[in-house]
Amino acid sequence: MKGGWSYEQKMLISEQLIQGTNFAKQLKVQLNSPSSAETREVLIQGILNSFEKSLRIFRWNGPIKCQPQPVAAAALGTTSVPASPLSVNGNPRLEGPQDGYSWRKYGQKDILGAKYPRSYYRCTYRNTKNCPANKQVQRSDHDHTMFEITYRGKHTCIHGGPLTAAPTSPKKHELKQADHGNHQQDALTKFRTGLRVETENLDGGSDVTDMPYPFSFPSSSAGLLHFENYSPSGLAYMSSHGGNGNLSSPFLSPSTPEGLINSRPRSESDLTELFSTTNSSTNSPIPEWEFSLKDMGIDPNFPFDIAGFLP
DNA sequence: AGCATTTGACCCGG
DNA sequence: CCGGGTCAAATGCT
Repeated sequence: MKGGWSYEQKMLISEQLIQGTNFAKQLKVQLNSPSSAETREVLIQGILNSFEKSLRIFRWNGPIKCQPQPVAAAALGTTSVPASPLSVNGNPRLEGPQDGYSWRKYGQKDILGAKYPRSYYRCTYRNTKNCPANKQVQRSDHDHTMFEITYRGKHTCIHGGPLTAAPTSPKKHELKQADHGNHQQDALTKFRTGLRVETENLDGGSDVTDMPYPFSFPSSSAGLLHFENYSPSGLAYMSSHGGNGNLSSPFLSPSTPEGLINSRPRSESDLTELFSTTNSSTNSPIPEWEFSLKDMGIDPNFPFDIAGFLP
């Protein structure tokens, strides 16, 4: 991960952001005049577009170095991998979103009735640290720009790195039984970019607070997540992360609301997450633009409260 | 050389 | 037997 941003990229992004602010300013003015709702609409669209473009640049060309920060860093600990071979500009490897962990693919299968194959991943540190975390990634049939991800098992490779983690994960089979908790509400509302979360974790054999996902979903990405074996509180954790600012999501997925709506008939024991393809590479965390902004050297006084993003 | 991905074989539950 | 999940040899990448 080199320096990261080229001069042009910085220019592009700042240009977009500036444009976005201008639109916002105009909108502000417009709001005081009873005039055109249409104009306002246009302005809003302009703002959204600017942000989206910026984010796109962030994501595809960014330094994607990981965890520059806070929570994410703490939670991720060692796992973080520098990640991402993001070598591809504009041509991301559609592997699904990054969650900050390092995964190793161990299989792929065509699933009956599914349009796309399902990929199986396990924590890279499975052997070295006995980390039982697993995840399955499958592209959505309906919207191939989205990914459905199911997490199973909890990472023990991170915090403290108890090499031999606790007896954490009970056999994964147990995971299959869901005991309908309904924390949904919780989880749901908190997800910033309108991620749709369905949860019903089971057993929770886990101790909470471990949801290490920084979950910062960028604008256009929406997703469906499944968690098996994660406790609800975990979710709370993430929400708090993104939650407080509320402005945490100036970019409420303007373009792809599907993810939010999408509730699946799926099994009942997990949380599902659907992402758009905008992300790339297989293992690199998502803090996405949280740090990108910094790297960019963009004016931190930007109109929107960046602080919200950088805890 | 060392680690990651690919991919067909294998295992197991329904 | 079928389908989903995992294994492991082959292959690729660095």
